[in-house]
Amino acid sequence: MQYWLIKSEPEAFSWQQQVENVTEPWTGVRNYQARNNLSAMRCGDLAFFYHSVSDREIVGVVEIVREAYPDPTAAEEGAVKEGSGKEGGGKRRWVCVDVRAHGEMRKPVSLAVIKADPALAGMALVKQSRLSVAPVTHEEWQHICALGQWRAP
DNA sequence: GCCAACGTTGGC
DNA sequence: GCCAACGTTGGC
Repeated sequence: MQYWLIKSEPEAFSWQQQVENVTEPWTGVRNYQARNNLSAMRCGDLAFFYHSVSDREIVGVVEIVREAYPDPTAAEEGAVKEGSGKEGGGKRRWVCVDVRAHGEMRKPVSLAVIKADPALAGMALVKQSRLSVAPVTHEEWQHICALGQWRAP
């Protein structure tokens, strides 16, 4: 059982949409480190849902319900690239997972609070601000759940 | 809107 | 294989 954090710009895909859609394929990750994190996710793992850019806060929790499979939104890009004759055999294998809305923070936990908290200042979210799929330690998870007054559904 | 940090690309 | 140029992300 592992904990994670996934980011989304609310203008592109928000927590509200996640809640309405219930289950959502988490596509569009085009960074190798983030891709590796996606691949390491297992069914039943939990992830914080973070709103980047405009909100900058953790708003909810999702559960991984399907492990890594080829990202359908990457297939087209790959085809175009191969068609152009540049790429040597589909080297770019991007993946996605399916996530299900699990519950909402009663109190969103902001980046400012996270950065100001010595117990959380070492988070990948802080140290690698551009990493869109990041691991979260057990301690960090518990701490943020407390700050967000998280109640398991 | 600006800028720093980071990742990718292409010339050499 | 190095490095400059460029593009993107995301905090402020």
